Amino acid sequence: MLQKPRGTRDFLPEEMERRRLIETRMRTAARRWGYREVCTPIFEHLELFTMKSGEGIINEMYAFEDKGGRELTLRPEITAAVMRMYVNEGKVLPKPLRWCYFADCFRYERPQKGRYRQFWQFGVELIGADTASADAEVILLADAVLRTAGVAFDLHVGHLAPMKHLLHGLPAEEQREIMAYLDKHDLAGLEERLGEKGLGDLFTSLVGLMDCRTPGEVFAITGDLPERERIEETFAILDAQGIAYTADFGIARGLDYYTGMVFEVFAPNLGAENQILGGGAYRLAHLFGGDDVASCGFAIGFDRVMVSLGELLLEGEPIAGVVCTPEARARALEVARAFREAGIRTEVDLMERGLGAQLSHAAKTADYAVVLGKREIESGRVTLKNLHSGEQQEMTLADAIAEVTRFGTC
RNA sequence: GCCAGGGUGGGGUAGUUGGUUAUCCUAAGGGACUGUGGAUCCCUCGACCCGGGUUCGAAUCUCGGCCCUGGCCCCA
Repeated sequence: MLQKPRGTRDFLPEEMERRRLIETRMRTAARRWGYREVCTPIFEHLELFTMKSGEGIINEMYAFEDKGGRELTLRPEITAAVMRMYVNEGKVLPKPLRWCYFADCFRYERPQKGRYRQFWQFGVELIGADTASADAEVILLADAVLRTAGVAFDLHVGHLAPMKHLLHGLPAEEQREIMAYLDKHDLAGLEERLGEKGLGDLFTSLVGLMDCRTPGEVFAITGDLPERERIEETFAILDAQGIAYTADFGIARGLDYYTGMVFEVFAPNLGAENQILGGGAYRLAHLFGGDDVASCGFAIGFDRVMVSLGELLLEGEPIAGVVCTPEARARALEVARAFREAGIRTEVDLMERGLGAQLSHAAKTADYAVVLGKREIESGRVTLKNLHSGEQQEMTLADAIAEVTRFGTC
């Protein structure tokens, strides 16, 4: 038997409906904030991603050469593609741009819980607004999107400026090394490493920074910084809106294009891969030949959200199964058409089974049965049977449609 | 790339001196029954992840691979 490729999944209709439900909630939330959906190619030039993240990531991409000898790759993320798109065709649009996307990405990595080789991201990019309000909007939107999805989460918000200030003056290589320790929360390793270098004071400052829970505490350690006003304003907006978050100035991003505000979200009920969202302010467009526009965005690991949500109760619209005797088949199709035009999910028998067997099947797959036979043809009416209660009644077609649509349409 | 545990009908289980696999539930298809059958009864279909080795004989022993689950690494 053929297996599906490693790290990929099949989704049966029930699972698909769950995913679509959550996806739609996320899209709707973003749309209400003015974020409009964009779509980029599923494969891009390899260079797009190596320019953004370095050559090292080629090993983790589905990279290939096409028949024309082009170096391509399945997209491992969306932000770079959106920024390329911005440079190609978004530069002249009125700022700020509010874009969102829901798309599958591909990474050649070892699968584990919440990590697949084909996975879906929902994200937004706010392009061209370089203010505390912009930083705050993206965080508030992330909070709204996750809340509408119904997932339990912890939001951590930080800013890179205080840490960069403490590391200022060290060689870039050393800064990266220290940030790697912080990113892993390996304080013991960091203390040892900095102790060797005679930087014990720096270690004390960094640990103090990680413990800060308000901007005020941060600036007591770092002193005044140019970014102080922006940081304080961003946090003030979050506080005024009353969202639940933890200030976390220990969030470290080694990549150069992150410029300021950063935030991460964790789901407490996942395993080793428990980060469900990452976001922040960045500057990328200049890498792809555009202006040095300020941007801010986030990406949600959609599959991890679905894992975190666990079993979801789906409440779909009712389904009608039309069952009929042989002489009523034509009438059955007429009735089915009327039901469908009214927005009711309607299925007719294709197996040419007896009435009883049709009803038996309908009981497993539908909520209502519309029974049609000689009697109904003569009366011009239909028999509507509620397959949950077993109650049934002969009525006009219009009344039957009205009865079923009370419980929803599609 | 590394470590650990796994892989037996669609789903769940059992299966060692190596000897035709088995069982339960359920699903599916067919039949009886032909206006309630959402029932009952009968029948059918259906699996040892793949490949090499040892052996008269491998689900079982052995080697390799694939895949799954969790962890490490990485995480744009």
